Amino acid sequence: MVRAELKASDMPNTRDRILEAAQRRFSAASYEQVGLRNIAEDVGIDVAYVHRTFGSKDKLFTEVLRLSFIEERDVPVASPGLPDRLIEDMFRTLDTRNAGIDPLSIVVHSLSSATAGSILRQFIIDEFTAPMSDSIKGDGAQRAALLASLLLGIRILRDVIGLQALDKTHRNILEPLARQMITAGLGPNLETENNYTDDR
Amino acid sequence: MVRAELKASDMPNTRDRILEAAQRRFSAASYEQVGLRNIAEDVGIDVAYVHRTFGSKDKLFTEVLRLSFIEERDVPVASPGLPDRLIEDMFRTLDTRNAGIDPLSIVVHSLSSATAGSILRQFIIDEFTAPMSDSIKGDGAQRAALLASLLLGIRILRDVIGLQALDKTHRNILEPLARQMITAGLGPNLETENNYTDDR
DNA sequence: GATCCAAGTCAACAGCCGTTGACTTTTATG
DNA sequence: CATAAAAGTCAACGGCTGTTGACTTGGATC
Repeated sequence: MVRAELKASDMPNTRDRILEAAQRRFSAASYEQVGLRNIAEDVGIDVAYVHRTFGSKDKLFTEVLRLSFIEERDVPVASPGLPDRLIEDMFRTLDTRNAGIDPLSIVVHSLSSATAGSILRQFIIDEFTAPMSDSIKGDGAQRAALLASLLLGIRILRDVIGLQALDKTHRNILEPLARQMITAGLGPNLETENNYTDDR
Repeated sequence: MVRAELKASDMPNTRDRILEAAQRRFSAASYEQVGLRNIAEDVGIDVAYVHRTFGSKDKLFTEVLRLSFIEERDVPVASPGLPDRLIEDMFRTLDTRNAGIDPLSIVVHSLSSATAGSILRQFIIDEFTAPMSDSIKGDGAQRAALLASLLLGIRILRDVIGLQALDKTHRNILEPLARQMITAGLGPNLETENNYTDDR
């Protein structure tokens, strides 16, 4: 037998199970709050093996973040449909199974971590800001950054702080309001293809 | 002598010096990252005294947060001048001496902390969301929450993540864009007194 | 069956943390 | 001066953390 068929069908790779447990943990708490022992207990193995499989906690975190972004590969690009897509993303993670397990949840929970901070900065730039700002001419970097600010702030106040005014029961009120703000931030050059930049 | 005049002019209360050092530390790093020993070293005293003066790390953090908010008592209320005031606040803390030492810096650095989280939620509601939402009729809570999201997100991406697109060199580009988004979020009922709500 | 490598375990290390009891020093008061 | 309270120090506790060396297990290969 080339591969252990039974073992593989029973449950995935131990390495993958560690990654999945880590993803769940890092989506719910900060880098400092999540201990390697927590993850080990979730998988049902020893701490030492969690550590040695990835070399260090940093490496594990980076790998979790990388994989999470790949799973939801969904880079935002300026287009007429962008506001609706961003708004849909706002609530999407609450509906699916695996609720609250997504790259942005990891980001918002470990923002203030020193170790995770530098890792996160690169991911935010690569996966969100850069692609969007490239697709907007002129002050695209600033428009993209402000949009990212709004979406990040919403997620933090809702998922980390738990601000009730932002929960899904107010979805019908929030969506048009958020759409207005996003549209205002993107500017007029999205409505039609060839538009002039009026300000400045 | 009713009070120790010389000592008081030499330097403030040790308790106040602890508070000031703690304020500086908590403005620059997260609740978990700041150790009582760091604060003690800044003041030049023993760890034990820092702890005993406030009873616990929680109490110290809460007191620092409370005082910081009192110092900058500046509750936002919906009014025609609100957008400009919020935007001015966006960059104000970068200019003054004591740069980066303000309540919002403390908030953004300790957002993901478990212990600080519950304390922070109450402060955000009391000091920002509630007063603003009360002054907007109808869906005020949602508008205020979205505005808070934008401002919080900006501060996080700029001060914690260090996103270059948001630094003060782009101030002249950012201000009009942010003003557009804020105005869109506040809605038309700020421009003049009696206005109709055109969409929805 | 012997061998070998990977998978996984066990116990311990050093370092940091908030916290506490016992102590000394300073300051104010009678 | 005596006294007592306040200000501050010292060393240590227990608990948690990531990390590491030495060990055992299990399955595949020759």
